[in-house]
Amino acid sequence: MMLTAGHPAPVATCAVAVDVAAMAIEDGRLTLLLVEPDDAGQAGLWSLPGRRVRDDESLDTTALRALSEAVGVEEPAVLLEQLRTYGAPTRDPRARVVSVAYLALAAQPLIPSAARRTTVVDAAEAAAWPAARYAYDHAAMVDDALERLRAKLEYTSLAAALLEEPFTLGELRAVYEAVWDMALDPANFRRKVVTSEGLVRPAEGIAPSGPTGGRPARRYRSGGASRLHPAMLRDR
Amino acid sequence: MMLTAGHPAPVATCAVAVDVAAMAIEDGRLTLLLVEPDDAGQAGLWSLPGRRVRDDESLDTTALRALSEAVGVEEPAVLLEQLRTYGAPTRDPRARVVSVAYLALAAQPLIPSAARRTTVVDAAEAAAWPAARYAYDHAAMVDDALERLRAKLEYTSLAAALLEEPFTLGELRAVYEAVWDMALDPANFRRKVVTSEGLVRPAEGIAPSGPTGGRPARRYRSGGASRLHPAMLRDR
DNA sequence: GAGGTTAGAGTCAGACTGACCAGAACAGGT
DNA sequence: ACCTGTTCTGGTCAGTCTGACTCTAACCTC
Repeated sequence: MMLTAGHPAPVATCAVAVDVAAMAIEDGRLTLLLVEPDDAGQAGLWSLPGRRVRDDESLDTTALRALSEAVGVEEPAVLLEQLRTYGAPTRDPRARVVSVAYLALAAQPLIPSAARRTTVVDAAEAAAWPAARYAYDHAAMVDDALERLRAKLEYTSLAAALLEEPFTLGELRAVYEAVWDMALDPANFRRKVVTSEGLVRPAEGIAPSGPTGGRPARRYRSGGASRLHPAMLRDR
Repeated sequence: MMLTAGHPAPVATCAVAVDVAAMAIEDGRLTLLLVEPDDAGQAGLWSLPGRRVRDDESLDTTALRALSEAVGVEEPAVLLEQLRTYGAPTRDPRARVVSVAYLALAAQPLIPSAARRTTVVDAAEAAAWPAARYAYDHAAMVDDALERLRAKLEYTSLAAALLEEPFTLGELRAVYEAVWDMALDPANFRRKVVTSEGLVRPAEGIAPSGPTGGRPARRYRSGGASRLHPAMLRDR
């Protein structure tokens, strides 16, 4: 497969793969989906679900396929975002593989497929694991995914992708608290979200109180805005 | 080159390339480097300098090579940042090519190599060109590069990568004004930059006045901080 | 009904921002 | 030497935004 005639230097034709860091909220915690690698040489390690790109497939399609194979038949509502591409020559000991990492945010908890050895773990804990527990360079991917998600909550409406509509502001705040691993003032959070132009719009009905009681909350849906201006900065 | 045995579906082995959107400041304008595509089928169009990834080469190395071949021998101080990977199946009519786009920021003006047909254009104008003037999907890459740069100036110290050290705050402000294409208040910009922890630190000496006169400015160098907190938000 | 919990509204001081003013220190021309 | 125009640098001031806090409403369980 020679693309341009007369290339003087040897040019690699290497495999292209997509790996997906799929995250969701479950019991107030941010969770991450991990699978056993296909490669027998990486036995005992964990990796992100990944697949090689097919001939007629876009990268997004590959990401969706890798994800749906790992979480089974029911395809949840997910938001895909490309993270970064990893291409160190020796990142896969078998051959040269360039891998495009994706972040996938699911509105429902992730249910592992029974077919493969799959697990759902706490995302912050997984990001703190030593890199040696991961196959290939997937430790860096997990780190990047969590960092990207944490950063994007500051200035985008991405948090709503981790909830089913309609949602309450308490649920939305719980997303922020799970991702940032910090408590937020309910009143200040509400003020920020409600006054931010087009971020959320009121929906019909009232949500029932949770198991711990409390006043019932109004329901909201995502507004059209994708950016949060000014940003909701977490202090560092 | 079969990586995993027993894969049921046909898996592509496609070419991987790197394309670089190289930008610099010249005469108070943000400029972009464009080249004539290698592919004769794209004659008359413009593209970003790009190269296919070699066997033993990291993506960053490929980006640096693509850039240095386009700007000639002298390798300027550049900052490379990966933008996004483009992998639509038909983005290259000849064959399946997955391309990793990079943003490169040079501290000196870009000097085109004499070897290839190369040009340096205003970055904002280039981003406004119709997509048909570009080869492949490079119009989207240019758009992404400019948008990423504009966004990153808000919350990082990236602007300093477009200047040689030491620099004056007037020069730094000129970078912001060129990238954002808007005037900034000199006094407020100074206050923001100087009070932002670790962003810049005073350097020795005083810069001479410019051709239009004016009080000489102090020199500064980049501080250690890479993030600007709180962000310097441009109003939209 | 008492006590606990969450939602939602409001207050207030401090931080930050944009607009603006004024002096300092240069260049160029008369 | 002097005036004009420019840029740098420091300052003020009002408006906005934020964090901490209080208070009431409306639910839960016991």
